[in-house]
Amino acid sequence: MTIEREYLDITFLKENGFARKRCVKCGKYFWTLDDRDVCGDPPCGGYTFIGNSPFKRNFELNDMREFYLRFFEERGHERIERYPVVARWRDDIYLTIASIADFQPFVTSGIAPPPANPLTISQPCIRLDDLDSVGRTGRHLTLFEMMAHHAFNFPGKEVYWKNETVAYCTELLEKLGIKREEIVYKEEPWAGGGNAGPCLEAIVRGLELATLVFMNLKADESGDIKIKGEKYRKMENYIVDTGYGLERFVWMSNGSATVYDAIFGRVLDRIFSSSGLNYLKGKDTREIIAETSRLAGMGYQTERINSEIAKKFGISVEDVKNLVEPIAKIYALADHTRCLLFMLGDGLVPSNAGGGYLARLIIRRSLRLSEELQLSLELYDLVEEHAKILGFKFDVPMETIEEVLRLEKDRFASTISKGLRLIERTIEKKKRILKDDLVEFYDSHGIPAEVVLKIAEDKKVQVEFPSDFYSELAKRHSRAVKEKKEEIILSKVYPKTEKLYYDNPKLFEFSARAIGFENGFLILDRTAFYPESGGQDSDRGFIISNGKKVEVTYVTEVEGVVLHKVESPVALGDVKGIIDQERRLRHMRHHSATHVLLHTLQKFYGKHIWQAGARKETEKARLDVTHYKKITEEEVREIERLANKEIFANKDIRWMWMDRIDAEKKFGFRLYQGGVPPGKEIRVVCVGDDVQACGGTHCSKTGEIGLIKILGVDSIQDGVVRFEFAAGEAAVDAIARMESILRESSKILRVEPQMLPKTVERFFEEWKEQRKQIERLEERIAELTGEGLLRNAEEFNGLKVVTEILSADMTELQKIGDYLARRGAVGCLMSQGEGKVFVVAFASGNYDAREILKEVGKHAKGSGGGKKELAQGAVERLLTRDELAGIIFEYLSRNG
RNA sequence: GGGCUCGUAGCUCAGUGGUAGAGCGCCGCCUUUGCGAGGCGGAGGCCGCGGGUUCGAAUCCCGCCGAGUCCA
Repeated sequence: MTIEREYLDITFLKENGFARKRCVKCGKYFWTLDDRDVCGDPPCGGYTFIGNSPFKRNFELNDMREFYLRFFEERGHERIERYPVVARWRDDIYLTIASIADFQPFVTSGIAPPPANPLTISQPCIRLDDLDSVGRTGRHLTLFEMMAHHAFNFPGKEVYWKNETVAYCTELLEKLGIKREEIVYKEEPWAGGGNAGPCLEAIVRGLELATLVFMNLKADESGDIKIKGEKYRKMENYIVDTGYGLERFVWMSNGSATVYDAIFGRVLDRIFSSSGLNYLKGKDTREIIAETSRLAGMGYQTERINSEIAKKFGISVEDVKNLVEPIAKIYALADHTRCLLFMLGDGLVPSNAGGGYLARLIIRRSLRLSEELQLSLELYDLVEEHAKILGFKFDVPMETIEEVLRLEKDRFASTISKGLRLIERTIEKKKRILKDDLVEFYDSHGIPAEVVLKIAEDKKVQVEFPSDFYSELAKRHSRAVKEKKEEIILSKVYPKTEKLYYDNPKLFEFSARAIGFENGFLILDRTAFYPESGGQDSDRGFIISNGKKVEVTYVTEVEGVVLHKVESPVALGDVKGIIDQERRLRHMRHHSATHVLLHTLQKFYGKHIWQAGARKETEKARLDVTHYKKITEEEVREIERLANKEIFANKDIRWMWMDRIDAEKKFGFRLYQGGVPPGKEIRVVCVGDDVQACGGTHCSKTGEIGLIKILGVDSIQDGVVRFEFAAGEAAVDAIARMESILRESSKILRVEPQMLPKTVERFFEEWKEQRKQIERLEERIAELTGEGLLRNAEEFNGLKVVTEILSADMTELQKIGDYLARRGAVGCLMSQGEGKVFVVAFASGNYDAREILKEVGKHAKGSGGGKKELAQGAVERLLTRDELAGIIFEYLSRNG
């Protein structure tokens, strides 16, 4: 089957006189009312709307968005609030990249119903794929709003499909003033994220304004439809997935030179004036920029654009660059700061790994741009300006955003200054810079190659800049093969296990029927055993079958079926289960305590705090959260106090099953701190004022937690802080353990615990002092011993020769040897050590201590080495003084 | 999540297996009417932690901890 047929049954187009044509340039099909023979989609045509808008009137972002949403509301669509740009509900992407991403995977796959059907939304999306193009092309943005209407169709329950979608689009565009003859619907199959389908792009005056995707395919290796090399097959459900670019609509309505001029007005003004580039706002420059947009729209590369402009305006390519490049930077900065407003506002914390890295990436690019533009404003000033223009509400307060940006600026400054020192040292040492240095500067130290090149140029140092610099980088990032988690595969199909612990977490004994036994795992029809999940360790206990007691050591879950790892086989039939009550209670306290602590942190620090991981064990629990700076001792104490206050308040803990959409509407995405559970219904757990989607077992009152003791706080990566804590009995145990450590230590030092810090410090200082004293004394002993040895030394060719067997350790021997060598003596010292014999040889003049040592080693079985004046080593056999003297004199006379 | 780099004196860093160093800063003395500056001397180190190899490890190997950086 071919996807082309999919376009032929759109009766709306035929009935309204649209003709299907094949573009004479690109060969693709498109629908039009006009007599055109090219699709008009660049490069088959250029922008003709710049300075020539087809719209009835100008729009700004806010009124365009409102116009769109109202249009679809009036046509039976429910308006939905935007989702965050940080895609917390998904584990495959960090950022929301399209409006449909809001509804993946559960709505699109049919597991959960859509929040409304049909619906309309204006979803801010972030895409960093074309980062380098932002500012240069006149149209690329890192953040844009995808206005959309979606209809989710299920077998036998169709809302609407292709015809209505195209009709809506046509009507909307007409209402804005665009004539039907100007609209081109181009056929362009769409694929992404495991789904695909036919798609029409709505193109007006060369600009793609909307994409109408009819998602009805899913990836399948045995599928019969091929799109872009991948195989797909039809899905049962089919989804209208549209995307209308808000910024592009505003741009077209204004007919301005770039999309940036249309949407960033005041922000651009501020950047222009505070970077002293106001002179670039003139009318001539505007025309050049407009031409840049048109040429970039054709898909031309920067160099070609510059040379074409130089030709057209009769100026040099250099002049074009001097005009266009600073303006491109201004545009990019305006774009990036708006992106940052959403990233930080929606709670992304900058980091060196994970999603937070994307925020840092944009922050650093912005800082570099401001520096290049010599901007007198802070990034935050621009972010704030964007916030004023948009009037959006964000979770994270502006003061936090300001602080995050300030901290990131400081951090970047220190990275740069460290980098500069490193480059200077390398130049000093090597007098040139090699390919490997360049790669390492960037990859390991974050210094871009351009920076290195500039410094090298200033210092007139040779640099090896390979053409394959970036592939060299890529080579260093060859990926390690990921270890696959071992999955338990069941041979039979079992019904989902009824989970008794959901309703009653304090059910410790239950009866059930054993319905399967595989690989040492027992399967029951119902169970009160909690399988390892949500960071909570699994239960343990016993199964009693036919009067026989079998231990359960581990419990896990595979697709709704709970598996009990048992020590010996259990016969099918009626069984009784007994749960290790103490263990379960500890897990419950730790689990409820985790919710309390998280809520406390969010209240204390703000909404940028998100759970980044958690684990509840028997002895302790840990909670990882996103946060942008170090947590102080005082803060830890205050947080501990506040968390315990929640416990003392003895608040209710409740759980209920809720419709997913209702829960999201009521509580928002903060529900999904621990990840997104599948299904239409989700279990919502309220611990005091905290609300989360959670499948864990909990206490019934916060008072049952008893006590929270924070055991330690450390950063597991930049932007993520780990709290280790214990609750209830485990907390008492932990405190007792610490106390006994203190008691033991104070017993050893014979002081009261409160005196420990002072005493330990004193001891440490004294220890250091005495060590130095010993060193000085050893020095003195070495001198005295050396003097004595010199007095008794034999003479050989005017040289003092010392050979002696001493009783001393290695350091002492070395010190004596060193003294003797400095006094111009030659010889060797030996001393019996533990299990081996130390030897130190020393020499002066033409003699070599290493050779003396070698001679001794030959006779006494050993080895060693050192410098010409002093060598040391060990041998197996202690020689007598005469033997040693013999060896030395033999050596001296041979080499004298 | 993965790759890479780095942990040595208060700070910035040398030190590729043989007695731990430099510059800046600090302290004292000298020089100077004073300041700036200079001269001489000094204090200051679990060389991140733990194992291993070796006669011998700051140095080589393994693990951990910490900092930084790039990519997804």
